[in-house]
Amino acid sequence: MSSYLDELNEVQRKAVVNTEGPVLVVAGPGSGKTRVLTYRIAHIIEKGTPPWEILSLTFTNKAAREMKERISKVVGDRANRVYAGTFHSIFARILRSEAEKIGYPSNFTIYDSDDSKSLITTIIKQLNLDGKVYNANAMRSKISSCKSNLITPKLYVQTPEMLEKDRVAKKPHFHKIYTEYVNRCKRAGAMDFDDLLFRLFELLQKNPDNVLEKYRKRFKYILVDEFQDTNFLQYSIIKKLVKYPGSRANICAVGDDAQSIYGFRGATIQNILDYEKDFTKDGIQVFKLEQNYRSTDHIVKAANEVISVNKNQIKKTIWSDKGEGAKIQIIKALTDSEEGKRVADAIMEQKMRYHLSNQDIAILYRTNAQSRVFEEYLRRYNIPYRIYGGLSFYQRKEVKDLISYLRLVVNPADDEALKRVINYPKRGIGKTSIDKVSDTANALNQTMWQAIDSAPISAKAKNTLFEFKKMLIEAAKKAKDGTAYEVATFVARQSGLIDHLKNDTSIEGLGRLENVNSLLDGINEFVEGDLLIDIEGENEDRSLSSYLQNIALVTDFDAKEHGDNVVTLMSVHSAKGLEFKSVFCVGLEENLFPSFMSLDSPEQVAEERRLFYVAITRAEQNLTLSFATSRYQHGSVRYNSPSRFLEEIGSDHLDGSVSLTASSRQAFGAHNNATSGGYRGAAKKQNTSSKVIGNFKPLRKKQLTLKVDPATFKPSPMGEIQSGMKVLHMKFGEGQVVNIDGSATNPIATIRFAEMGNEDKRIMLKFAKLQIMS
DNA sequence: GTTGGTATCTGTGGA
DNA sequence: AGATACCAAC
Repeated sequence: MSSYLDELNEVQRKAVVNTEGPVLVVAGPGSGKTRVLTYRIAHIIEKGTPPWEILSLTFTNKAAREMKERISKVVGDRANRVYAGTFHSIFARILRSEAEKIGYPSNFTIYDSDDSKSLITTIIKQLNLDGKVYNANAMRSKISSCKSNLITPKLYVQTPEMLEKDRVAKKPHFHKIYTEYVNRCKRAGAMDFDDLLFRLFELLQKNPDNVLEKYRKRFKYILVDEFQDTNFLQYSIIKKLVKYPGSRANICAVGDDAQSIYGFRGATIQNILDYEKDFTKDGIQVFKLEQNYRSTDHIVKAANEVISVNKNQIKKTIWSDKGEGAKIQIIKALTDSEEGKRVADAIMEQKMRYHLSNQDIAILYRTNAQSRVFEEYLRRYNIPYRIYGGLSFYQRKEVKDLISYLRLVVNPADDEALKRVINYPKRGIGKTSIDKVSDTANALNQTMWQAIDSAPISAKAKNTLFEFKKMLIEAAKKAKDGTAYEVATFVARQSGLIDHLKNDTSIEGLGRLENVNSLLDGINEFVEGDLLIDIEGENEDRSLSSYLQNIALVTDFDAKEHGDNVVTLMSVHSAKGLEFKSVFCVGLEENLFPSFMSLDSPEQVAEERRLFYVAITRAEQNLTLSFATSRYQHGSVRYNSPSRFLEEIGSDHLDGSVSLTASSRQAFGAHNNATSGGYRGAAKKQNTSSKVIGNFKPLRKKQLTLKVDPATFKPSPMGEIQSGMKVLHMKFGEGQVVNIDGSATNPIATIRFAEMGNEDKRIMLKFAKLQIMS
């Protein structure tokens, strides 16, 4: 057999060579999952299946691209003909050729979440509902969840239980919003991200022209990566394609229930459980990849301890033979800013001590907003870095503005695009006129573009809007014969967008102009056809419409240039699937990680825990966890206690020497006196040495001096602490253990400290350093 | 009717 | 901090 099979361990090899019939691969972190997937595809090709009969679904373009690269190393160029891509991009492509069968134009618009939210806000207003009761974001995620569970507006209205639930929740009009939202999307020829899945399901369900048969025949082998992140709708589509009488059910799902982190998007690990059941009769084979080739032992064991707190898991034992490795470091800081500094310090130190390059290091956080402080100190230390996530290129205002013009050229029914540019650059069309156009559109069930003609607006406004339409119609004509690039430059100039940006000579203004020019360059590249976002390898369609559908599904992250030696800063979510020699997981505080949004539901906390599990399993050799006792959130100082997740790691995996705070407190005292003015203002003049770090007076009350000299203090192992013993604590001094309870992995001692006025304190033994005296 | 300023509210993650 | 809401002035 071919040599690539020799690169696999026994289970991996089984998962690769058993290509027929349904397979579930449960793959722990660092267990060679991508290798199995790619070799499996290569193996299927080697055995004689044409690559285009293989459908491989992933969640990110990056994963798809990486997979193709790795397949091509085994089977060469044939790899490019594999139908591999993200759920959204592949489904969008299918829909593009089949849209008319379900009453959509093939050049349908893809609404991003901003478009969806803006449309929902509009609907809430027009239905005269209270925006506080009917929060647009909450409504959006509720709609998303309905679609992900195949609940149409019609079905919703016909289900008394759901309506009753809404009545109880004091949101009885939700169904109206949902119904209207779906109608308006349809009217605008637009699909939101969920529609790309939902409408495909609808297509397969309604099965016009036997389209279902066509795709069942076409995809002889289906592989799904990150199966734990699929939702009910995605699984329903997969089943439609795979499960039918006479099917060979050649499906391979790869996933890890412990790494399911997209519940907020409707993902459910129930799919894995259902999958096992649904394909039992087809002879499903389950393979568990349990050896972790990525991380050293302390990291793997700590991760196992953390995830074991969650119930209901697929049983597996992740292990590593990479050696014990370094213990996990903990950094405690008093403020978010100090956290930034100390992480940067630690990066400097690690680079020296372990000879790490910048690219070996990542800082992972729960929310993108946390990146700022790290950025600040890395810059100060001259450590090059790159931030991923946050605002992507295509989400920048000036870029979206031009894209909106282009969307209108392709699809004049696109109301969200129209609203965005109807008065930008300013052409004297105010709120009143826009409202009138919008009202007219609703009254006549037309698009706003159509309603401009009959709306009761002033002659002046009407003239302006006719000019506006005329310009876009001309652009649309150009689109018929010319290239996308020609249309885009025409629109950029004729709309006045370029002139408007040129008038702004500020630094930011220049940047905006530059961004618009890069967008134009990007369109040109798309037309010329070399650099292609294209995953499926058969994209010959270089129309403007095709371009717009492509970029709607692309993120900056996908555009990452390789090989730059920089420190990576990203959210934990986007770090999934990646690995770094040294990982800093920061902001480990209650309300932040776990997120405050998760705290009222144990299920959501469990998801946060899985997210933490993902974070720590990114590390190969060094893992550092940090938290701050106070931080600026939403404009004011917040005090958060350390994350519960820290307590879930056994102290034997933690490096004790850094977990105490004496040095940081003292170092910090110097800044303490300079509390005046706001943090934000101070942050701007970041080069001044006397940086003002907010107001944290309440902390001072708790400030304690050390009772013990750190040099002579020798903490005893956690297991030796027994009830009744006299112990010494660094800050609280001498005390007597009254009682020990809690769990085996997290014992909690009640200790009475004489020097603290005989106060009983509950001490987590895995964290506290206690020296036994007698 | 439109524009520009200030006050108020809101808040994760991402295809 | 950012977006949106509201109000005063052209």
